[in-house]
Formats: sequence, C-alpha cells, structure tokens
Amino acid sequence: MTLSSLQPVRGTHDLMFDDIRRHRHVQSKFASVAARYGYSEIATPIFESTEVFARTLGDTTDIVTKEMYTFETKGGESVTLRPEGTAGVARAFISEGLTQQTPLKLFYNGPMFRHERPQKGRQRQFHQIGAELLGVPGPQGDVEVIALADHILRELNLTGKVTLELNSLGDADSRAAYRAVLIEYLTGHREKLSAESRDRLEKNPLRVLDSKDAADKEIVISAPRFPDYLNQASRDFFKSVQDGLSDLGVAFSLNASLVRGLDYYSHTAFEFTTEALGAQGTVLAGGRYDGLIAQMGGPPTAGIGWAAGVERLAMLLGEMPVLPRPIAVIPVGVGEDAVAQKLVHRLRMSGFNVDIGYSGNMGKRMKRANKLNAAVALIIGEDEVKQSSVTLRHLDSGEQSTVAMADLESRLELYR
RNA sequence: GCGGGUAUAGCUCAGUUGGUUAGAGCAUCUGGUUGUGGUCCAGAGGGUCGUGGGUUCGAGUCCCAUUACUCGCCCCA
Repeated sequence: MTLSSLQPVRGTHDLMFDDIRRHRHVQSKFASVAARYGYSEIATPIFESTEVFARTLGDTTDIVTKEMYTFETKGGESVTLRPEGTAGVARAFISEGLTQQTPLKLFYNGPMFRHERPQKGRQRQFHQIGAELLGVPGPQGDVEVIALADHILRELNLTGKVTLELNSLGDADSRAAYRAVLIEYLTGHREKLSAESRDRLEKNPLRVLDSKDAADKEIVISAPRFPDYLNQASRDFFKSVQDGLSDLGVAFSLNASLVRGLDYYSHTAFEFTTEALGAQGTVLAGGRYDGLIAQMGGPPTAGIGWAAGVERLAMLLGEMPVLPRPIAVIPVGVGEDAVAQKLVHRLRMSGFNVDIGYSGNMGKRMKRANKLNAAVALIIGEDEVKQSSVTLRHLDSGEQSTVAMADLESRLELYR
C-alpha cells in the first residue's frame, strides 16, 4: 500500500465476483424488461463536447458548475466525461437524424462520472441504467415510462423497499405563474433563509422547496403550493397520469415539494426512494422534458425518461442466486494430463461447466475441486485410461463409480 | 467545498495508565494421508502498526500534519 498510484483513483472501484454479478443482474433484468416495452438499446460515447452537457443541464446546476470531469483534447476541444445519460441521447437524437422516427424508445446502461465527495451509494464513476421516450406528448407516455421503472424494480424484488413519489411541475405557463408567487413569498422571508437558499432564490427558486435546512423548511411549509397554481390543462394532464398509474396498479404518493431544477422539465416528475441507503435514498428518478430537444437545437419534441443508479440498486438486492456447480476433472498423475485435457475440452464443447486443477498431487486437486464447489469429480488414472473409463465421484456423498468414457455426457446430464 | 469517525498480517479485528521478541480467528502453505476433498491434528510463512514529523530514556499507544477510507452536510442516480 505504499504506492498511492497503485490504488484505484478516489471514487472508483474494481468490480468483481459478487459485486459485478449484482451489476449484471440489474442490467440484464433491465434489458429484458425494456425489450418487452419495445425499447431498443443505445450506447452513446462516454465523453461528449462539453457544450452538450453545459447547454442541456443548465449552468446553474451543481453538476455543471463543479462536478464535471472536463478536459481539453490535443486538438484543443473541450470535452467532458458524461455526468448523466439524457444529454447524450438527446444529442444523438438530433445528430443521427432520428427526429422523424418518433415515437422513439431508447434505453441505455453505462458508467457516468461526477466529481463529488464519495460516500455510501455515491462514487465518482458510477453506473446508470436509463430509459427515454421521445415524441410522445400525451400522459400515456408518462404512464408507460413510470410503469417500466416500476416493472424493473418489481423484477428485482425491490417493491417492498422503494416507494414512488410523484409531482407535477405543470406546463410553462403554470410554472411561470407559480414561480412569480413563490419568489414574492420567499423574498418576504429573505432574511431568514439560508445562504444557499438566498442564492437559489435568484437562480432557481423552485429548488428552495427542496432545502433540508431547518429554518428553510419552516418557511417552505407555509409557502404557496405548486399544485394550487397549475392551470386546467396541467391539472388534467397530471390527473390522467395518476389515473393511468392507478389503473395499472402502480402505487405512488404525491409530494408537492418534489422538483427538478432544470427549466426544460415540465409536467410529471417522479422519484423512487428507499430508506435503506442513508443519505442516498433516491434510487431512480426522472421526469418529462418537453423543452429539451428544442433547447438543443432540434425540432420541438416531447420527451420523458428516467435514470437509476446501478450501485444503489445492487446494494438493495438480496443474496445472489448460487452459481452453477462445475464438474472437476482430476488426472491422477502427469501421465494422464493429456487425456484429461482432451476430456475437459470435449465436455465443455458439449455444454458442461468444467474445471481442472492445473498442478499438484491428487489431494491438492481434490481440495481445489472442493473449493470450486464442484458437484462431481472425474478421476482419471492409469487404470481408467486402460479401460477407457473414468471414476465419477459425487463430492457431496463421496459415492463413486466407474463410467465408460463414451457414456459420460448422458451420465452427467444432471450437472449440465 | 464543509464537519465527524477510522487506519495494526491477504481478510475481520484485539493490543491495558506509553515499557522491551506486536497477537487471535479466518485464509494460505507443509506434514499426518506418494490414487481421494470437505472434518480433525501438528507445524510454518506472512507486519517498515497508512505516511511524515514531534514529545519521551522508551511510541502501535500521546501531539501535529498529511493521505486514504468511511459516515453525514451539500448535491444527486
């Protein structure tokens, strides 16, 4: 541990054994469920022009102002390691000429990078799965996207551990109206607000609703409520989303202070949260972003999507299913090595999961077979080679018998 | 960026008011068992006590700094 450069960079981790199995489990469940909903996969580059993120996320967000891994290429271009997935998908939507192929359903999965202080459930390189539905302006789009999220959490057996919170940010008019009264109210209490909230009052007043500062919370309790300022169209829209979810049996609760900071968000905002991960309770979050594509320079296109943290989901998973037990092939002496190797290959070609101890006496190899959790050992010695057979030993019971080489596949059928 | 906690063997951790060869369990290796593992028994290897400085006759232990990890704030997935 003396060479600091031999440690993984702060906030990054090597994933192996059980950890990566959990990740793969999350990812493969996601891929199979997403396919049932008609989503196809997209893999956008891990870095993009800095502009792509700066423009889409908004230059008042923490992500853009202090958490991006931004660097200059040898060609002098400013590029950024992606801090989230939606911006890249939106960029691809425009630059790949997909704007005429709506409705478009895309899902993705991959590493994201944010320069934050690491803690439980928060790393500098982390992984997200996400889904985006482009070109569906109606509430049935919201319902389907949320149902997809709920479905995946269900497949992962997490329904008891997470709850869905829902809010509406309304359309642009509603938001402008609410924003105005909120600013007026908060300005009246300006002196009592925390420093950050005073700052947000200028840049992003909705975020004050989110504050965890005790004094701020006091003020927020009596603040004008967003739902009261939704116009009729926005109310109808939100009502349809709620009815749609209820019809599908997706449970949710309303949370009027659930907000998204960015201007292009509208209508539905939602989060699946858990109590089990401490401060990082948000496991999956998303919303409708009808303004985004236009803001990036594409044709006005409705959009809604979400992203989930794979690490956070993986932490919530229970025990992983046990791995299939291999078959161990054990040559008694060096004389049998070649026969053993051929047998191993033959069984692998037939679809069996086979391992072999590479060196050592028989005792050692038996020990290794045991450690691999092998179900059976195939022992090959001089006698066996002579009669073209192997000794098949069941490692749990210790029973063993002689099996002709030719009959092996059928005798091992149970262990495939 | 701010605050708290922690750092001793590959892993999990003991280590007394500062006291001389720094321990345990697990893991690893060897032997008991040269064609039979998981149990058992005997033994072995493995540590610049995170790093640097200071106090002291003497520091794993006290002080300072630093780094890493971790939890919280913030932010978010």
